[in-house]
Amino acid sequence: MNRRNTRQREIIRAVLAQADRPLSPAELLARASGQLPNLGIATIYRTLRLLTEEGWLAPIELPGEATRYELAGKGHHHHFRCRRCRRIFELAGCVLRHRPPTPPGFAVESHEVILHGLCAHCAPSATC
Amino acid sequence: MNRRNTRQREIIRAVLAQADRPLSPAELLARASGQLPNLGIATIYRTLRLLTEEGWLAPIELPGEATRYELAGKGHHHHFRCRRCRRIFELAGCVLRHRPPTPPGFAVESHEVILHGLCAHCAPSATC
DNA sequence: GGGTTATTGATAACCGTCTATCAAAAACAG
DNA sequence: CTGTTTTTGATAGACGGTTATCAATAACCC
Repeated sequence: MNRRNTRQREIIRAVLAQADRPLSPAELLARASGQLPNLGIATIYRTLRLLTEEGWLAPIELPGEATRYELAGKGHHHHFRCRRCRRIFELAGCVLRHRPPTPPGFAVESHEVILHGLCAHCAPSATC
Repeated sequence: MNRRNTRQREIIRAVLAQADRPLSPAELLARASGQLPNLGIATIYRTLRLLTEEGWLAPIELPGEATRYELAGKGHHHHFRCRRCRRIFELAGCVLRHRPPTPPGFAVESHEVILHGLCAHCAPSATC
């Protein structure tokens, strides 16, 4: 069960490494297809799972949407979702004021913050 | 197209009004079935949609889980999800420090905070 | 180069959530 | 009470994301 370095995996890793924002499997396929036309969506999912298990990728789970993936080890931060183009953007840092108050007996292990709104492309001021 | 007051709707409203935490359609069905044994899941979904459109209910969308519903008009607050029993709990107030910094051009309209961990029932200290 | 074996691509199948369908039941108005 | 119209329950189906299947392909090692 030795791991092999295939062209597919190299390209997928490269696309993710250069991505400007967390990508969904479909977005990743679209970008990688440019360099390897008949790359299959199954390979995308398989490779994403592999890279996540290796600890190289971090999944971002979202309500009602495909999981996005970004490079792991970026430090604690949160995300912005555009309600128009549905793209996810990375934000700098954490905005939590303090350890949030929970009822007695509750053990908080992590938290997740998602901002909603319009991104720079989709905001009314921008040229759409 | 006059709206009718049915036993089903009365019971569903009553269960939601008395709920200790946001409920999924399945949880709601389980509770309401006690008072009306062959209530159907379709009626649950239909009534949830109705009550949400009326503004009486607020949906809570979650990654990879069924939407939960709670009474609307409770004021700004957030939620806790237990990673063991998957139940959702309501938290008091908001823990955001300040308007979060976003890249120029981004328009934030709302935000969402979800804490993860173990609830009082599932935490190791509690009698499970 | 050649054999072995991991990997791929295409696609069917899966899964959980939710919606459509439709005959039967029930609420309402008069 | 009775006719009309909404609502219900059961279930099939839609839907989007993801995984399984399997023959064909391609890494890797000697």
